[in-house]
Amino acid sequence: MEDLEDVLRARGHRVSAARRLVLMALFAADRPVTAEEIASGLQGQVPRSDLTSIYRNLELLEQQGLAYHLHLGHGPRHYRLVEVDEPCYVVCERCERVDSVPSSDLDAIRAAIDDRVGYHASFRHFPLVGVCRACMATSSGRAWGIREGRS
Amino acid sequence: MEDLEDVLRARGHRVSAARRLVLMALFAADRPVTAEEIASGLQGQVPRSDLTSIYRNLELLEQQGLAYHLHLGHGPRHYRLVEVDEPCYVVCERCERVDSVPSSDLDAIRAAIDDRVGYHASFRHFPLVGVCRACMATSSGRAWGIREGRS
DNA sequence: CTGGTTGCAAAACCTTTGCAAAGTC
DNA sequence: GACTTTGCAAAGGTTTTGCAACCAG
Repeated sequence: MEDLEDVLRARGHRVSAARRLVLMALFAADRPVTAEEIASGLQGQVPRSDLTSIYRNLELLEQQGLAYHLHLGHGPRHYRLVEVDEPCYVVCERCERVDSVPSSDLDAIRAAIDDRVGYHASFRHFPLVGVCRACMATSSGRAWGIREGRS
Repeated sequence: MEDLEDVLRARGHRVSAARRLVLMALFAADRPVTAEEIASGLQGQVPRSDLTSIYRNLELLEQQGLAYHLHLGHGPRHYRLVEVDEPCYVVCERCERVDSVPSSDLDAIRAAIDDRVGYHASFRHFPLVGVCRACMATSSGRAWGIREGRS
């Protein structure tokens, strides 16, 4: 956290209270969080704050490669700090469950995609979507979910 | 096209001019299109029409399993008719290029995901995102793109 | 002090909803 | 004729922009 503040300062950005708060929130969260969740204080984990500033600071953190956002279905973006071993998120399109797997678990899959499709795939911006084991066993037919708000 | 109209009628829906127009547009398009593109007539391929009706009709077609939408990055949804051999879309995160591959090309990949992650993956709602061969060769470092409008 | 940042208000963008008028079966 | 569907207007939810006041370095 101090480290990230130093990175920002070293690159000519200032570390204001609002900016520090966004960093705190991202550190405190154990999962990707929305700007709105940060603004409302992550259930008391950090002070409430202004949504606009949060968006602006998240944008800065993304530009600086310190954070990124992804889309877990429709609804607002979810943000996370960038880390060395980034997990890959997996969403069940039936029950909406969100799992995460170590990115390295997907190396073989990325290699296969490289091979078959000619793209070096990343599952960072859009997660892997599918039907989880539980839903596979339970539900019968029917397809598409991805409810929740806007996209 | 007539077939789809019959399906709708058989299920108790009416086939109005506006509804037919959405079907025409989806047939005319050789790629996933946005509601806005349909509304503005797909460059003269179909008559211009009202955006609200288009959204309502696209929703109906999705409910009826005749069409679906997907997200090619940020910006508005893209809609397509459902077909037997649905292609899978692949987006380059560097140059924004959109390719499509036969869904069957991904069978091995889906099997690997089933195996490693325990999900039966689908690349329908969110396309596969990665770096294409051309960009792999050209650009050096740098990550994330997915520009264009809202999500 | 200087200029990056904030917070509020307002706009922008995509999608949905309300409702009277029009159209389908 | 009964009941869907339309088209317009307006609202909704998320993200961005304008701008004066504020604050970090």
